[in-house]
Parts: sequence; C-alpha cells; structure tokens
Amino acid sequence: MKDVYIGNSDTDVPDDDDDNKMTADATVLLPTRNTQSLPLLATAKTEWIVLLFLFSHLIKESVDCTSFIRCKRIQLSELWPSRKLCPLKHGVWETRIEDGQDQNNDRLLELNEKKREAGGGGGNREGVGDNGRTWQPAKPPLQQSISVLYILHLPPHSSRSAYKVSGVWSGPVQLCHPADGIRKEYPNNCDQLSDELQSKEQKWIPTKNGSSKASADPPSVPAPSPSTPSPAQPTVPPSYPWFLFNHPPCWPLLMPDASAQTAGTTKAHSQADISNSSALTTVSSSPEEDDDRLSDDDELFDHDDDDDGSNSIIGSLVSSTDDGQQEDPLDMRANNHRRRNRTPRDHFNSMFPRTLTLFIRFRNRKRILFFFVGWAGLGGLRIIYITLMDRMLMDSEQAANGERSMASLPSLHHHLHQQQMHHHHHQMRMAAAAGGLGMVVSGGRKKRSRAAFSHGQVFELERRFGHQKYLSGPERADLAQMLKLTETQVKIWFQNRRYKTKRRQLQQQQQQHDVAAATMALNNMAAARRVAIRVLSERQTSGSTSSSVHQLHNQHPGMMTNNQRSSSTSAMTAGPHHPTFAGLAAHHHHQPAQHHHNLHHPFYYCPPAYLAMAPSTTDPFISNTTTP
Amino acid sequence: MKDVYIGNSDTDVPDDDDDNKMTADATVLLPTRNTQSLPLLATAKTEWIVLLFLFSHLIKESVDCTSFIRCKRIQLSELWPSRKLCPLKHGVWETRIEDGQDQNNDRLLELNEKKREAGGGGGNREGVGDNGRTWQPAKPPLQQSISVLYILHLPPHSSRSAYKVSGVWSGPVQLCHPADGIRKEYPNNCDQLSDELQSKEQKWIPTKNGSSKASADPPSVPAPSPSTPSPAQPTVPPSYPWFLFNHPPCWPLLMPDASAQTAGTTKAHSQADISNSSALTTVSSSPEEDDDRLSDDDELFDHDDDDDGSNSIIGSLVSSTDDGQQEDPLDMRANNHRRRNRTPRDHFNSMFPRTLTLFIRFRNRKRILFFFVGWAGLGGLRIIYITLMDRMLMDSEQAANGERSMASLPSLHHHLHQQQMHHHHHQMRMAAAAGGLGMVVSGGRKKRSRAAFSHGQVFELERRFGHQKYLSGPERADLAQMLKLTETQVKIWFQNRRYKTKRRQLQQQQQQHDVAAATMALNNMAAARRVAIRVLSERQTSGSTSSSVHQLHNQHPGMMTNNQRSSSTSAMTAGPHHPTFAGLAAHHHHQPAQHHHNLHHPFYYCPPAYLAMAPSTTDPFISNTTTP
DNA sequence: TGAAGTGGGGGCCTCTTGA
DNA sequence: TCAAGAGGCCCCCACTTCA
Repeated sequence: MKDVYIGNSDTDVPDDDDDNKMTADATVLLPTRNTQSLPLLATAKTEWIVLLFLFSHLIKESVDCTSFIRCKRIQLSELWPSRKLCPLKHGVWETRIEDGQDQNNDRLLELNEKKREAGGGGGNREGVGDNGRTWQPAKPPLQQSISVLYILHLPPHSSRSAYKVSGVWSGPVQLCHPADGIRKEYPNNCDQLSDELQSKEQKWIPTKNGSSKASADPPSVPAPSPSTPSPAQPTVPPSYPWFLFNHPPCWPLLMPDASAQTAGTTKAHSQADISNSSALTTVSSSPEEDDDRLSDDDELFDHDDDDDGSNSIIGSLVSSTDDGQQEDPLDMRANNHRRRNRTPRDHFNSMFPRTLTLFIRFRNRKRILFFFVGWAGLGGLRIIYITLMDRMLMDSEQAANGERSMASLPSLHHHLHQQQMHHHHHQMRMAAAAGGLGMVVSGGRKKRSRAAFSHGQVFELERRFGHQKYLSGPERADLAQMLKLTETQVKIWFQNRRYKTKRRQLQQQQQQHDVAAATMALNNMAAARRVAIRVLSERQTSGSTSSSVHQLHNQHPGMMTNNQRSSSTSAMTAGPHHPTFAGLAAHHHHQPAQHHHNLHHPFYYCPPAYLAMAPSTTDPFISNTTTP
Repeated sequence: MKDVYIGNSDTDVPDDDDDNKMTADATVLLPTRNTQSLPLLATAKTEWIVLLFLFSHLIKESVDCTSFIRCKRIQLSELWPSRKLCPLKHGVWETRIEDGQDQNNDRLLELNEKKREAGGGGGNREGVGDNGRTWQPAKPPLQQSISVLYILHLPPHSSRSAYKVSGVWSGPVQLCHPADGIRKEYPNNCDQLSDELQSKEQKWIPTKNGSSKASADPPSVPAPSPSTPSPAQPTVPPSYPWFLFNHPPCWPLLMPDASAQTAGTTKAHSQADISNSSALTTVSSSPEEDDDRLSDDDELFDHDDDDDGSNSIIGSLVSSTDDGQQEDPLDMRANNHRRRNRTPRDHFNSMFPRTLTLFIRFRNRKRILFFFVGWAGLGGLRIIYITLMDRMLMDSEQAANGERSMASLPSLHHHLHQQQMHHHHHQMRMAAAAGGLGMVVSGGRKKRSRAAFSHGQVFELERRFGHQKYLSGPERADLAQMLKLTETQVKIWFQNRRYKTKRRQLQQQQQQHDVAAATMALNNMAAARRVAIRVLSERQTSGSTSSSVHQLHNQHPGMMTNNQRSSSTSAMTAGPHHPTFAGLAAHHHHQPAQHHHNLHHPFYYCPPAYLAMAPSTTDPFISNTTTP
C-alpha cells in the first residue's frame, strides 16, 4: 500500500479494491534522474514521501479524463539507508518490483528519460498575445499552477508532526492512460478553471458549520459530464462533477490581493465544503501491491494512525476555519476586527486558506481528497497536510454528527480498518500514511492524545522537577522508562512545567508591578514600571533593566544529579553515544554585569539548556589536543 | 537603495543612475494584502527581504517589452519592529514615500486591490486541446513557471549566510508600464522559450573555465531584436538579446528527467556564461531614493559586502560547477563516475544546476543578474543566492583574469564602490544587498574571509581549549572580546578544534586498528576491527561497542570556569538575558551502561553541548515551583 | 592548513490549542 | 488544565570548501 491513487476516469474503472491494473497503468511518469535530489530534501526525521499530482485540467476534462494520478509513497529507508545523504538509485520511483504491470512503468520511465530531447511541445503562447497592454487584475496563482506535484515529507513519529513540502512542480503532467497506455501530457493551463473559480467565489461559500446542509446530495455528485463548468451554483457547483477546488494550492503570501475575497471565501471551505458537497471516499490505494517492498518497522505508523498525530492536525486546522460568515470579504475583515487580541497566528489562520479539497470520482467511486495546507516559518509554504478518504460516502451520517470540524466524517477510521485490516501489516501502514497525513481518521475518536498522566506519574515528575529543572538525556530516558512514558513526553512535561513556573512568576511580577503602579500612580515610577513590563513581555528584547526582575533569582535550575559519568569515560569518540565528542557542555550566561554581550547581539538567543553551572574542571582533555 | 530594479525596456530609459522615473514607474503591483503573511515567512534573523520578479515572457518580448521588474528590499525592522510576528501594514510594499511617483504606485496598488474580482482573463486553454492522447516528453518546469516571484530572505549577518526563499509565485505578473502607466499582465506562458531552451541546450554549453572565451563579445549583446530566438548558436544565442536563461528557475528535483542534459549543460553556466556572454552590469538601484526609509545599522551590510559572506558563497557555488566538459550528458555521467568518493554534496553539485543568469538590458545598459540557487535541507528548495551586477561590462578585463570562478568578474567590487561610494551610506548597504547576495564583488579581492587568526589569538584559544573544550555563551563572549574576535569565530574555532581533535583520535584509532589488523590478520579479530571501524565511522550509529573507544575517555570537556552567576540572580524572567528562564542546563549522557535508550531511538542526537557534568545541586528552585 | 560554509540533529523557549 | 503542537533560536557534529 505504499501507493495512493488519485484520479478519475471516464472509462469506469472497476470498483473493486485490488487494482492491479491501476497499479500498472496509472503511472505518473516521474522524472527519474532528478529524483536523486530527494535525499537532500528529506530530513533525518523523514520516513515517508508522498508524491502527489494534482492537475487542474482534470476539472476541465472532467468527463473524458482518462488519466490517473498516482501518489506514491516511498519509504525513505529504502532510499536513504544510511540516513545520510546519498543519491537515489535509478528507478527508485518505480512503485512495484513485481514486474508485470510495472515493467510497463519501467519502460515508460526509460522512454521518459531518453525521449527528453524530443520534447518542446507546441509553442502555444496564447495568453501573452494581445492582452498585452490591457491590464488585468492578477489572478490567483492557482490559475497557472494548479497542476502541481507536491512532494510531501512525512515524518511519522517526529515530535513535529508536520509534513514538509519538499518541492512543487507546476509543469505539465505526463500520464499514462490506464486503458491504452498512451502517454498524454497535460499542460497546466487552467485559465478557464481560474475564471470559474474567480467568478464564483462568492457562490461557493459553504454554510458554516455546514453539517446541517451536508446531507444535501453527498452521493449525488453530478455524473461525469464533459460540460465545462458553468459557475455560480450556490454551494455545490454543478459543473464540476468530480473536482471541487476549495481554494488554490498556492502560497497565500503570493496570492494576489483578492485575499479579502479569497481568504474570506476559502477560509471555511475545508469544513463546510466537505459537509456541503458530495462524495467522500477514501482513496484506498491498491491493497495487494507493494507489500513486499516495505520494511516492517511500522508500529509507529499504526500508532500514528490510531492515536494522535494526524487527527489533531486536522482538528486544529479545521477549527481555525470555523468562525462565522466568510461570504463577504468585508465580513471577513469585520471578523478580523472583532477579536482584538488576536494573535498573529489567528491572523494567519483567518487570513489564508489552508485547505484544498478535491472531490473526485475515482474508480467509479466518489472520493474526496483533502489537502490541509499549513504554513511553516522558514521557507514559506512548507507544510501540507494531506488527507485521503476512500469509500466514505459523505451522506446523512455526516450530517448527523458533522457538527464539529472533522466530526462530520464519522467512522472513516473504521472504514479504513475494515477495508485494510484484512490486508497485511503494510496496508496498515498505508492507512496510516494516507490517512495519517492529517487525515480525519474518525468522527468519534478523539485524536489529540492528551495523555493525562496518572497521578503517580505526575507525582514523580513533580518530585523530579523539584529536584532539578532540567533533565539530561539519560536522566530523561530513565525517568521515561520508570514512568512508562516516552522521552518526549517527559521532555515536554518538563518544558511545560518550566514554562508554567515561569509564567506564574511573571504573572506575579505583573501583579506586583500593577500593585506598585496602583499605589504610586502618576509618578515617574509608573514610567519605570512600563519599561519593566515591556522588558518582560517582549521576548526578543535583551533588556537593560536587569534589576527589575531580580526577585526571580531562585530560578537556578536544578543541576544534574550526577549521572554525568559519561563525561569521564568514552565520551570522546563515536562510542555508544551518538555525540561522538561526548564531552560535557558548559554554557552559562554571565550575570547582568556581563550581559552587555547580549546587548551587542540583540537577537542572540541562549536557551537555558545550554547553560551549565558546572565548575571549571580543567580536565585531562588538555593533553588530548595533540594526538596521544 | 533598498530597491533593486530588474527589467528591460524598449523605450530606452535614460541611462543615468538616479532613476526617479524608474522608481515610480517600474512598479510591480504586488498583492498588498497578502503581504501580511510576510512576517511568518521571515525569521528572527531576517533583516532584509528582496522581492524579485522574473518573467520569462520578456524573452519572447525582448524587444518591445515595456515593463520593468522591481525588486524591493524591505528592512524587516520596519515591518517587524518587535521581532515578533505581526501583520504588515498596508502599503508596505510601496517602495517610495517621496510621493510623486509613488502616489501612482499607491493608486495602482489600490486598484489592484479593488479590482480583483474584475479578473478572470481570457480562458485560453490551448495546449490541452488536441494533443491529449499523444504523449509528449515532459518539458522542464521552466516552461510554465519561469515567471516567478522569488521572495528572498536576506539574513545580513547570520552565521549561515544563506538567503531563504520564502515563496515562489509563478502566476501572471502585473506590471505597470513606466511610460504610460498602463498596467499589463503577463501570464507565464513560456512555451516558446522552453522550446528554445530545450532545442539548444547542447549549444549553450559554455566553455568551461570559460575565461578564455569570455572576451568574445561581452558588450556585443545582440541588440534588442524582437525575433523570437532561433536556437543553436554555439555559445551565445543571438536570438536572446537581453535575456539568457542558463537554466530554469525550477526545483531540480522536479525537473523532468532531461537532467542528464540539463544538469550537464547548465552545470557550468554560472561561470562560463558569465564569461562567455555579454554585458555585465550591476543593477544599481536608484541611488537617491529610499535613503531615508532605511535605518542606519548597516556596518554589517557593508561588512558583508566587503568581506566574506556573499563572495564566498559565489565562490563555492561557482567552484562546484567548474569541472570539465558538460556538453554531453554522457560526459557528465562520466564525470560522475570518475570521482569515486564523491560525496552526496558533490553529487548534487554536479547533478543540478544552481545558477540562473539573466542577461538583461536595463535602462539601456546591459546588465546581468545571477541567481545562485542553493539548496537547503528542510523544505526543498530554500536558498537562492541572488547577484545583481550593474554597469559592469563584461569585456576583456574579465577575460583576462577570468580564470577562477568569479575571478572572471574582475573589479566589480570597485565598480560598485565607484558608483555608489559617492552616495550615502545606504547605497553601500544597497550594494551589499544587491551585491552581497552572493555577488561577485570583485575579481581580485579574496572574499572567503579566511581570517587567519593571529598567533596570540590562537595561543589563547588553544590555552582555553586545553582548559575547557566547550565554552558557554558568556565565556565565549569574554574570550571573543579579549581576542578581538567575534563570538561566532570563537565558537567556530572551538567547534573546529574539537573536531580536529576528534578526527586525529579517530585517525589514530584507525591506525591502531589497522596495525592490529595487520598483525593479527585472518583471525576473527579482523572482523571485530571492522565492526569497530564501522562504529566509529558512521555518525548515526549508536554503537554497542563502547569498549573499543574507551581510550578517549579523557575527553571530558572542560567545565565552566565559574561564570555561572547567572544561575543565581535574575535569570528567570525576561531580564537582561534573552532566555528568560535562564536556568542552568544540565544534560548529560549516561554511560554506555545506559545508552540503550539511544538504541531505541536510533536517530536520537544529543550534542555534547547539552551535556553537563554539573554536580547535582538541588537548588532553591525547588521552592519556586509554586508561586512565591 | 584552518576558518568558514553547509547540512542535519536536538533541546529549549514561547505561546497556543484543544481535549 | 495541561500535554501537545507549532514556530523560532541556538548549539553541536560531521564534513567540505577554499583561500
């Protein structure tokens, strides 16, 4: 199951689950040689890669579209055995080794490689021609780049359960027709689509919390009719029988201004459209295939599937889109103004669409495909949450419990399990991958794990916290093992605990200052207080008012008990510990007397973890600098 | 000078430096509302943002192109005063406040905002039509997405002098004609361009180390002739008078296979094309404008300009492209096979193009624009190095000294200074920004700073290193101040020093093992040795062979002297130190006896810096958990 | 040779979220 | 309330690069 198929066909592909022909036929001719760059794009945490093709022309060719899109999951361990950067071997994109069907794939790939220079295609250049001097308001990028290949990185058990987008390709798509094997190239000219989308943006606004309307015609997706979509149908555009783009898969930053409109209209699509519109089915990738190519370390995936990683993401995403009326851009702005203390995050959540939903008809079933587009900080668009749901008809049951964000997708998780449990363990992994990618796994289960540690655990943690504020790795491991928690849980607990302590103190300080300000109002003390508060409230400020916070000096985080036996023995080389140079860190901040250094570097950030109050031990290392 | 202009014009814009009309006219109608997402895309280190528009249709319209592209630099401090995420104010993209010209800009921006729904454009959909079933080899993405808006993040004095790409927009470009102010939308249909590029890829191969041929016709760029490029001119395609795309600005990962061709041909373009092709000029942004909008903390920028940050980048990038014959893809592969122990990095360096070079005619001057495309690890394409060179004619002088990578661009730095020195300090910053972005600042100066610390500095560093292997932040600051080095230098020195020590020890160990293996060959000891070696050589392995490395136990990094007075006083709140919870970290690894935890987490990485051999000090923090 | 570049890992801080 | 989630920063290691 490491393959996920997305696509539609006018040929009515048989509806059964096992898709031998799907596997072989619906092959996206991925560039094989360039796949060598994948390892660079994958992090050490990355376990899976999902390649996902979208192409908008399917909307235009919704009826006679004969192509399939294949989403491929590749286990990074195959590609990246040493967890180091290494070039991929040729043919890594070939999904199946079982030959037969995939020999075709191989052949196509080879052809693809060798016939590159035959390319060029037709030099159709319209769109540039005569509208040259007449200004046109910029269309959203979706117009041009809906045909997108997303490469998603799926860290299955990373603490940051986000999926990085490693690349986006908005070029023409080559697909191989499943029936005749003829390859077809789809450019990404989506003018009409974009026109449609723009013209009907107001119309597609879903009824918020649209669960009530969800039962309208879920399975009654318009039959595949080749009519190009006629816009402006209130909630479910009839002319898009198979696809429904809730919003463009573009960078919100770069979406032309219509953001007022776009953001407003698309904001709640993920939720409302799901409930309003038609078929929901999970694109269950063909079960029988690819099993043997997967390795077996997949408890984690199953865990993800069942527990938290994905659903929580969806929950948050959807929940952020669930405020009121997005029909009117002005209304949207009104919303922005309503909440005064909205955080930047709130701002973005309301500002930009984050969900792309595809309603597709796939193998004669109506299916829905969600992209939950998240945003990361470093390099622009980076996170896309993808959800595939197969064989879930979004019918009345959704409407029944569709109140909450993804609660409208009731028993999807069960469906997945029912369908795939009878397959091998790998299918489970598939389910975790396809479903776990921020998937709405279940309507009933709560997925935000919210572990709720036991009293005994909390007691021990508190005890240990009282003893020391920071844990070393081994200590953490010990504690985790003792408490039957994960190291991450312990780490996070300590983190939260420290923050809680600090927050309380800050609150106290704030109160004290307030009291002080109240008592001695209207003298210059008030000004001083403001300064102090500003210093405390702004994070990056390396304030010069160190004296105002001295009452917190008891913050000495507890030092290590004394597990540091690693410091004395084989810490240096690549011994048992990963840090080969496993010396002991010694980082501390100087006192206010010296923090002028920090003032010189206003953005210098020295996390307390790097601080150590270790006594200066002039250790035998000295003699070690030269080779012994 | 926070504006960089890129563009061309058939109207022969006056050639002088100060470009009042340029400023006002060459306005890219950026989406103003969506710019609110910029802060998220900027990191705390980010100081500058460069917006850069490329649009490939200029190639097709090379003669009668009337549009300008404006690259805007925005100081983040303006946008992000508190170093926190905050929405940008409207109009932040307006480049000039001096009104006059920019009122037009404002007006256009407003129009852009309000007329969004008027969009839609023509629904030209060719390309999809009749070639449906006939397979066409996929074109490189450049075909569709050359029109790209890169948003570059410029960390001026980050230790990692890379510029992150925050977003890419490959949608239509709206430009305002400088002459009549008519806005014009440019879709990104670049079919013909791509055809040309594909058809002439072999032809554009530059002579490697192309300095010898550089003098061919540098200033003799073909006059702007509207003839669509006829391919296959040996080195300088005559039909692209103003633009020369060395390679598509696409993700190499996603470039369709032709990578053999593309990579091979484009690999050395950055260097060779520069030398081979025509005009080199620095796009000096209009000097008079925007000075007052900039703040004055720009020594760093000047420093970057003069010293290392940028040029070193270029050097490395170009240097990586300087191996032999790229004409033939097969030859390319041969190169790959020649070096056996090429690293993954080498592989990528040779595999993918990294440079986009634009030869543009801008304001009646021939200019060149380099994009040095780097790659970062997290989210795919992330780094783009941009170089703008203005008024540098790439003529014989380049050919003379063009031997080395960027040495072929001889006195660019001087040119920059000559041109801009007479302007204000801000121009220098501009030069640093435009030129400093990996710019080829000078042909003669060496830019890889190569600080070469003095003996006294090294002595003190060694002494300190003998004393302690790791430095805390304050210690580092002290040492840096004492030695007149930057903290980063000290940090890096220690880092390198540790690594050197470790490497030596590993080598010794290796030798010892080799000797042992030699002496007791052919017994099972050899197998044991291999195991040990493997453990030592592989980074991620948390080996179970702790005993094999025990001779390194003297690696005890020196502990802190005792500057940790920060632990006792105002460390807690957001006092002088940034880490408000400025407790002391206490992280250590347990001994081999406990590293089984790491085995459970094979990728767990605990840098030694987080280790501390601090004695277990049950400190007053305990009483602090509850609010005092 | 060695300072810096580059990629990758991990932890901490801050704040928010959602069960 | 509180465990996670998410973003950002910093340090470290490993290895390379190139002056």
